[in-house]
Amino acid sequence: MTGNTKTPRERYRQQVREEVKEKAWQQIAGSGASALSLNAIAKQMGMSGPALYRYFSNRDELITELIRDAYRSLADAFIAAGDGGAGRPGLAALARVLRRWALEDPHRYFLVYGTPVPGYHAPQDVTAIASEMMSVLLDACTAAGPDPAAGPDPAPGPEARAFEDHLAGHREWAGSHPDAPPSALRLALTFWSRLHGVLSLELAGHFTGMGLDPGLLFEAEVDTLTAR
Amino acid sequence: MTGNTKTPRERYRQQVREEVKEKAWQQIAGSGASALSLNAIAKQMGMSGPALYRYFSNRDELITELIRDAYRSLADAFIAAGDGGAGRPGLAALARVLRRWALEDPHRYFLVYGTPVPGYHAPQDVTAIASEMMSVLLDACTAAGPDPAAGPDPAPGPEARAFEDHLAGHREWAGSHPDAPPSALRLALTFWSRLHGVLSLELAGHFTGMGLDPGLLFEAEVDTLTAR
DNA sequence: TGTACATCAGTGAACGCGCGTTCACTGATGTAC
DNA sequence: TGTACATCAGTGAACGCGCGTTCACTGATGTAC
Repeated sequence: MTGNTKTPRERYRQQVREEVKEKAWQQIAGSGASALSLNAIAKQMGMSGPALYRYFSNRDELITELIRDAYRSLADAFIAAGDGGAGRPGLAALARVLRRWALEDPHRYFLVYGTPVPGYHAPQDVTAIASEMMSVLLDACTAAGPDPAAGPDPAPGPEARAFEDHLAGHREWAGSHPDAPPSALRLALTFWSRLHGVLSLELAGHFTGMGLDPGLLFEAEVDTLTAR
Repeated sequence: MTGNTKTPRERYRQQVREEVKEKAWQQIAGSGASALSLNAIAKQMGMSGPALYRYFSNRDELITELIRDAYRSLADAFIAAGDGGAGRPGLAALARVLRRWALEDPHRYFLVYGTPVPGYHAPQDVTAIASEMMSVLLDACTAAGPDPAAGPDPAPGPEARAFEDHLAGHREWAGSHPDAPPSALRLALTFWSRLHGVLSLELAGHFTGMGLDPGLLFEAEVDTLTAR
């Protein structure tokens, strides 16, 4: 507990950093990540532009921090899903956590899962956070399949088998679960891609004007992942 | 045939417009759509900035044109899929057309299906083009289901039924197929969201570093849409 | 075929703007004796 | 408790840049008689 004692100055620094990030999110919500401007944030906070360089060494560092926070919040939501006394969260619970997180702040979603920011390369630690999420997901996927040979669909087709065979030989990404059955690996990736399919179309507005409820499509997709 | 005779000047205009768009795509490929700059395009073509205003009234009109062309190229690819003497294209064929189109130019994909360009609102005619694609897709979906009560999965779950019921009452978006069975409507939307799920994650680079082949996931998903 | 005129492509200068970032500096806050 | 010094937050001016867009103008291309 000794390292956590913060001097008032450190506390203040952190407070301002938070406020900068908060304003940054508001700005991203209005005009997207590529329009993020340090000067505009400073103005909004009632400070002069160069003042922000006390808190972030440059624009890229701020963006990196935002992306990291975004990943972190999703990972925490995933982890928290199992901490409600419910033990290990089921796939349906994780799916709803993902959806809630996405709808909560669409621009945050796009910062992580949308069009890559040009010229930006994610630092190493966000990969680690992504692994945390994958670990929770793989837990749920492994638990979901009492019959390890059965995929998300009752009778997996030949292409599903081909994919599972491929996964059996390429499981480095599932580092935390080195001995997960291929069907669980496939289920995790299918979970990920199907739900992001609904969410990315929904949040990009491709269902607006169609007059239908994307939530029902989402639930139907969740159903295909959990029914067996 | 009378209206198609172009004066040399008209021909030249169109030629330059095409070159501008070509350079614009190259620029988008490098730095994304939000970094698109008229001045930079002009410089690349060896002209001065204001010259472009002979061809596009402003930056927004150019972007609109690019988006329209992107939609058009995908719609044409969908339509062409059935013109190879093969009659009506199957779902698997359409799926592969979509994937080929997406991989052919990822930035074009993102311009249409990625993070919405901030402050930009699509004009009416791209909605019409989207309807053309939907029409081809609905054709395939209707033909794919001899048993109208069966969805893409052999035994649709309760949520799938709920979604179909919802679709039965919200079918305005399927204007070209006013009497398509709800299962076909659901199949079309499922097709769309599952395939975009794989593609958007793949093209955003979320599978790189995982060391696995997204193409196999894609094929497995196609399989779930066609197997019955 | 030749001349007179209209059309239109492209230029160069200019406007105002906002950006990221640096620098030297002021003034307040904390630390050491 | 009080003074001397170091640390650090924030300012204002400045740099160079590129952007979209306008404007008056030149020069080439096409049209009409």
